[in-house]
Amino acid sequence: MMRYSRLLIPTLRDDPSDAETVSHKLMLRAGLIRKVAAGVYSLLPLGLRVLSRVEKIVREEMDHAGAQEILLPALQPSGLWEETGRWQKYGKELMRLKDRHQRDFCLGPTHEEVITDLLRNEVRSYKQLPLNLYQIQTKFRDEIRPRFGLMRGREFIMKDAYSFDADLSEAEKTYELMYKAYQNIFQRVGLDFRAVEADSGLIGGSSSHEFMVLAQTGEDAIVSCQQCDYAANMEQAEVVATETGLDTGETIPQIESVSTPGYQSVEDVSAFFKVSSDKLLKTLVFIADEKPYAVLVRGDHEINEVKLKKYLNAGELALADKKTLISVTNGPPGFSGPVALKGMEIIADQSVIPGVPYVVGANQKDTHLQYAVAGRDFVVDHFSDLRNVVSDDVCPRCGGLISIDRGIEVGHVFMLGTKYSEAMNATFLDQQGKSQYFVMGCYGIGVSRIIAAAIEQNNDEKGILWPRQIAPFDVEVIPMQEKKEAVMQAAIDISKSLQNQGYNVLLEDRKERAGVKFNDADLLGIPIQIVIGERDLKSGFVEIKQRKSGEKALTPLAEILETLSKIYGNVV
RNA sequence: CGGGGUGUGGCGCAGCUUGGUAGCGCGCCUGCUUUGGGAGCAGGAAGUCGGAGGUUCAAAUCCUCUCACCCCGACCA
Repeated sequence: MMRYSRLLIPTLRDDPSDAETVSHKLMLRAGLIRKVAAGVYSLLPLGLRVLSRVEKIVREEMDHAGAQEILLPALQPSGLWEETGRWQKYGKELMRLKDRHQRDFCLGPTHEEVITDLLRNEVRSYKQLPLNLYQIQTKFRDEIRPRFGLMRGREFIMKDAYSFDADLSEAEKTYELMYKAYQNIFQRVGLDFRAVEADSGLIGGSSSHEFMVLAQTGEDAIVSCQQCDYAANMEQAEVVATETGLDTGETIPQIESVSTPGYQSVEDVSAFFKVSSDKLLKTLVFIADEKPYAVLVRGDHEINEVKLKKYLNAGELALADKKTLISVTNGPPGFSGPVALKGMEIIADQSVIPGVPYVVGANQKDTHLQYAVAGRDFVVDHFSDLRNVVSDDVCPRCGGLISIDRGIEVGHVFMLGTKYSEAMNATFLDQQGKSQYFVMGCYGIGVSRIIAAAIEQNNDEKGILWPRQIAPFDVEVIPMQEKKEAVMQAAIDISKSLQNQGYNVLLEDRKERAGVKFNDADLLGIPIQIVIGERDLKSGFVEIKQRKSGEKALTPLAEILETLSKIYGNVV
């Protein structure tokens, strides 16, 4: 039993001015966290209690799945990172520092190097495999833009696991095991989530999944089918080609140059020509490994850079800057077009249909071309799926309709294969005595992010509505007149007996007025409030209130435990 | 990194245009009254006005530089 009066729970009446999202505001207001610097927070007692409960669930499920806990260092020498080339590749996001001897170190954003180094030194034989090691630890990433409190911090707590198997089929089994463990974890935490296919990298197939918590404020778009269980993230989601040339029999007029002074954006141009935006083509110039490419998409579509990068098999890909664009197209930005465009390949998204007339830029200031037809007026070297899915697209699995939601990534399971074991020469001897690379997988959970995601999904005007499995306390006992001995004594007795039954109890013993206690209790969001007032106590009753539903029940003292165990099951 | 914005007692904000030496609400402390949904009255503590420099008799206010934080974008295990 914890006494409220002794705990540091600095609640705030007003919304802090620098918080934007609900979860961020409520975490500050309910006294869970305080900011130290951008993307860096202190966890206060209530915040830490929630974190611990999330961690406990994670540990139980990881252990159950056969993983074992370790703790790797946050401080890592540059040497290991140089072996995998990531000392260079990781860029500015890596928090780097030097020790007193001017040796390079970093604060770990992830731990593939350290764990692979450990295993390469300690594991020699297939008999020692499989191994799945995990830790719950602070990670450091110098995010370009930290935001939304614990949602995207520069320092945060992550559970990361690394599996080592003797071959691919064993590794796939481990992957499946982790996938299931993750489902259990997020279910137990009480989150509404979906597992989606993610960018699968080297191995292909179903070797990477993200676990997304559905929330309006999510930073990622997730694509799912309204009919079947297909779900993928935006980068990954395939577009099925359905567009066909409209064969109306009408003859298409000759291409024509039109003066469009100042009309640059898709909206402006489509308004000018009085056509819908799907009759426009955007021409974007990308530089892929220093080579320019012109990429065409319809005005109502967006380029998917991940797809483009894959298609071009490019190491580096970026939109051409203004200068480059001008020198390559001989025209000003905003008026690029494919007609008579020389010196680069022209690639189009598959929804661009040959034989259909489009409005395109003329590579000339304030000029567009009307009735430009692929195959007649300009050449397209290749067609491919290069755009983002939109909400009326068709499911690649079942043909149903696609819908798009927003989500918060709370977990990611990933088949690594031998990428790191090869780079770091981490091998074991198989049954034939032959040297083999470990087949690895890695599995992350944003433990501190889960707290933010849970609040994002569970709140109302008055405050937080904790899922009961991760609530900082199970029950808050609120004596209305703490000065009256009978009331206070009853509150203490009830708290103790609940505590003895295994409930975590917060006793609201502050010398505050009823209204203050009620409002703070609603803010904190502990699932059950037991209100003890002089009036009802005299006749032997207390009030049990469920925070989420607001349901209140007058309960005889003797039946508190029973009532509690009865309702606790459906409080969530 | 580009664009926009904000820094004034613990929190939320006004004051800045038109310089005259800091104010409001909440919170905090003391006392009395009150006491089942953010009490009332009285008294009180608390601010180098983000920092540095400059202009001026005088700077929260004007000028220059700088730092921090927030939002949008680009970027991204």
